[in-house]
Amino acid sequence: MKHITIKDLAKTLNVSISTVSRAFNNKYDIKPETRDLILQKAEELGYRPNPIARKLIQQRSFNIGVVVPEFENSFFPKVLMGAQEILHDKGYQVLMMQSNYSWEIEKKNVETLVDNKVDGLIISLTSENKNNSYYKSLIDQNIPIVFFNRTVDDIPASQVLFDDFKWALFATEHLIMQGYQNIVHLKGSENLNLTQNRVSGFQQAHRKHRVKPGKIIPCGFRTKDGERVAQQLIDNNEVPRAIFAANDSCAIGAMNIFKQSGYHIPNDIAMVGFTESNLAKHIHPSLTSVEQPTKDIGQTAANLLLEQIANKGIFVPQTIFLNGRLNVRDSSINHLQKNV
Amino acid sequence: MKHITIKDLAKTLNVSISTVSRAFNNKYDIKPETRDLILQKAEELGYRPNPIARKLIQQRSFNIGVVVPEFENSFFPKVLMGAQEILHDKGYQVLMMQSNYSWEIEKKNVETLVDNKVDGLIISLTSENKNNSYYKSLIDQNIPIVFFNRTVDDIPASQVLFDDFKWALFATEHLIMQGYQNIVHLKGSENLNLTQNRVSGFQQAHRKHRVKPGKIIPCGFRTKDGERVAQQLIDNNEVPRAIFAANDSCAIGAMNIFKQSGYHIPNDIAMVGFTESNLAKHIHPSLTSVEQPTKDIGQTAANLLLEQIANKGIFVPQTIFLNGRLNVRDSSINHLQKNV
DNA sequence: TTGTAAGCGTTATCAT
DNA sequence: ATGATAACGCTTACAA
Repeated sequence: MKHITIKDLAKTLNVSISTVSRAFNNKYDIKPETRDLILQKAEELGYRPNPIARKLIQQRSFNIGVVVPEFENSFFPKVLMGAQEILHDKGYQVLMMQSNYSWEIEKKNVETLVDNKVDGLIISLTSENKNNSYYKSLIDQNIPIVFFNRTVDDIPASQVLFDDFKWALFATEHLIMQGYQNIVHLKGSENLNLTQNRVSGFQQAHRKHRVKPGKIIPCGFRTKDGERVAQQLIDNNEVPRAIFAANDSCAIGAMNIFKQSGYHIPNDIAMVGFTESNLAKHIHPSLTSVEQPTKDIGQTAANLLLEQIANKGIFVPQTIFLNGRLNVRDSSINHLQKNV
Repeated sequence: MKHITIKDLAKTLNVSISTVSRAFNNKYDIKPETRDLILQKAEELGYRPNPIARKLIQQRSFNIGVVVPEFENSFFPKVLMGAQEILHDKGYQVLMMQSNYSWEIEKKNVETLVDNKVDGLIISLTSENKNNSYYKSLIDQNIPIVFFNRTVDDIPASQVLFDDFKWALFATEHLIMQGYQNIVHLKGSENLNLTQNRVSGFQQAHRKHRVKPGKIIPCGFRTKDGERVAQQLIDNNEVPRAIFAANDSCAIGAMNIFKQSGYHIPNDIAMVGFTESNLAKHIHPSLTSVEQPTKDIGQTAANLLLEQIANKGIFVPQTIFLNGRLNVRDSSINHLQKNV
């Protein structure tokens, strides 16, 4: 006998399959003794209810699907740890997929998860704007979804966000207060709200302190993007005295090139990153960066999702902003103590 | 109508459900025109075959399950990228779960995946030895499994391995050749083959070169493990001239403490890590480390698994060892050029 | 408290 | 080339 089913177990015990079913779903009336007997025998024979059959009839799975762009930077893994903690507690399993920054893969992943009848989805998009309608249709189908960090506009879904505008403003302000002027911003990937928000924060900081900002240079989120742009700046003889980068990877890439070319950080160029990477505190010089509450993001998203699952049908989309922290380190300290 | 099914589609088109089914599984006889008609109407109505029902009857899913201890260090994510690349190519979706270094969670994860009828599993264990019998039973049930890096002994499963013994030997040898003696080894987590293999490589290097090894100190794989042990060494006044650590995190933790306490790396203490982390080349001083062929590991595991799935039944377990590289960096260069 | 039987959405066997 | 129909393993009215 390859796989023992509810029928086999029922036959062995001379009870009906409904009785066995009841034993495994203790919400129904069943005599405690028979239930214990059944569960015991089940254990003995190694019977486990087939969740596929269960899903087919119940249309739910106690699985939660998570889709993120990648796992390589520690940001997403840390968020997932937070989410998993909450979800495991409530008896959910977490199925994770990475979209590898491809919208096509992202869509396939989500479809797989939906087809598998996950009870809900936690998603951080690869890019925004072009996929609104797809996610809207999912929401119309009443599939609980929570987005975090990289989200879609104009969509009635719960979101866990980080105030990129505010923290970009703080980060930039920090440089301004150190006496830097003509600060250059290395801008993140296009089509992401968070990119625009960080740019806006950068600009607002300058308006607030009435200083003139330096260039805003399209860069990207990867180390090699930072390297490329730094090399450009050197080649064009436009090396600034201070840089606010869209994220740590990009900042570190730029730092590497500058250091190789004989520039001293922070004395020649001050640097500030974003989204506190593992490297920030270990690199030399250590990198000032904005730290996001990764674990909290995951936990909040999970709780929002659970709430939504519980209130199936009636549900008010919430947007929650979480707080961060600016970790000031060596890379942005103006030792000269004067305006530069 | 909430969900459109094969029945609805059949009714709309005035054909039988078997015909519709055939249209979606083109291995059966069906007139091309009717198939096109059906597929077109399906597209129009947004019909997609329910994979749950499909799984229930076919007992397969075109999903592959992957279980790893964590995603926080870049090692596992990189392996997964390799695996995913191959599997996507062949039309498989990849469901990933992290066991968080807990054997209980690992088991739950694997059960979830198996219950969901994944066609195969790729696994890196949290710890070994105590779970052989569980995995043996899975293999007895003819579920294709490939283990990588962290595996079980005495089990008829395919494995993709890294020769920890050999590379630990090379790494240690490198220190010995630099003139270091009394090299201390910070040992990884207990119960893992790879921990013992790295220890053995460390010892063999010393035997080979007829030098006396220093202490082998139980440490662990996390940064804080390295910090703790380094502090101990300082407190006990036992700071060695060279350290070979079980992995980079541990090495970096130790380095941090040593640096804080005024020791210079490598002049006072030379350090070598293992499993090339993202930080290795960026930290100061840059850390000598053994690099594993992460992507290749993932690809090889995926291919092994696909082969196994194809040859359902007849299957010879293979163990494949992949090659690595020693990245020599500043942390292990003996600038003094004499024995120490 | 327990049993009977319909049904979840497919595939696959057997007719036609 | 197509249609009927019995599975797949379970849950859940409804009946007993």
